[in-house]
Amino acid sequence: MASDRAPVGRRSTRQRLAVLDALAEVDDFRSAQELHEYLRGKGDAVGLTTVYRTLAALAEADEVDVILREDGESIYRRCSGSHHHHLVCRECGRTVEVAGPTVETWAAAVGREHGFTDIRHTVELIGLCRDCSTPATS
Amino acid sequence: MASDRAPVGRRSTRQRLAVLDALAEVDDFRSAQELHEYLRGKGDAVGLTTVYRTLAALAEADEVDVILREDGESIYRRCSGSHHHHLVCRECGRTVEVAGPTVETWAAAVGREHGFTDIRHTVELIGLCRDCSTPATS
DNA sequence: CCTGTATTGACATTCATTTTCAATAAGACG
DNA sequence: CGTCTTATTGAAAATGAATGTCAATACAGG
Repeated sequence: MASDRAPVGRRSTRQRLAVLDALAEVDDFRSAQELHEYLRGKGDAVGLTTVYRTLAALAEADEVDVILREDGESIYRRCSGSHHHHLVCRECGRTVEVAGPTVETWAAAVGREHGFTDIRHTVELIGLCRDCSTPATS
Repeated sequence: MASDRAPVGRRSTRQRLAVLDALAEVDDFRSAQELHEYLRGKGDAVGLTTVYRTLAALAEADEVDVILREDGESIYRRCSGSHHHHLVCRECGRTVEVAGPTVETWAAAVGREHGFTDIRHTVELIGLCRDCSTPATS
């Protein structure tokens, strides 16, 4: 069976589906701990270990994005497969996926300029979205 | 007294100087644990707690850069004051400071485009430096 | 030299993440 | 459908960075 097309690992288990579901429902960055909590709340309990493993597998398969919060905790989010970055509102957490060759090109150029190869990069944009940047709200 | 202007903390202690020294010597990103180890090796032992505290103070005072390694550990480095990013070799850790308006401009543009304001950004470039990218080494 | 106070550091604690390993269940095959 | 192989699960323990605690210590002004 060389034609694996299974979403995560090989077998389809209740736990894996539950994590996938959760990711689909909360269209937002969440930590493993938070997802675990969420699933428990839904009654769809999954072991914490399994949540970690599933998320790691999904990240490996590029089916979720992982970014590091400032406190060092990893947060995950379902995302489109192609390469992109995130523009996150620091108030409400709203996230916009941003794609564009600008940074990629720049990164490659800077790398070349310094004799570096195989450049990878992390870029995160944090700001205030339109709604959250409106002045005072009674 | 609201006119505090001391570099780090107030007092100048052997420990603080040792940490400063270490940062000057290893012109490279190091974790608190690594610096602690390094100082111990030099015979200039400083408590781990103190290393953390000193680094936190330095970071607060913008005298060192802090970035999150992929494993979530914070690494510190003495740096120039102005805004810049880092190009780090994933093999040897060699670091080059990169400055340039390209990303700044792009970030601002993307933000505006989506109605975001007050955009801040984090950018890190990781690759292989010239020395480390040489083919096979028996 | 003395004293007040910032500072230190050994140790305990917190908390995310990983490892361990025995029990379980998915799915192939007969 | 039953059986068997093996991936998978998960509770508990382990790991490791970072922070809190608090008594002992050293800096610096008087």
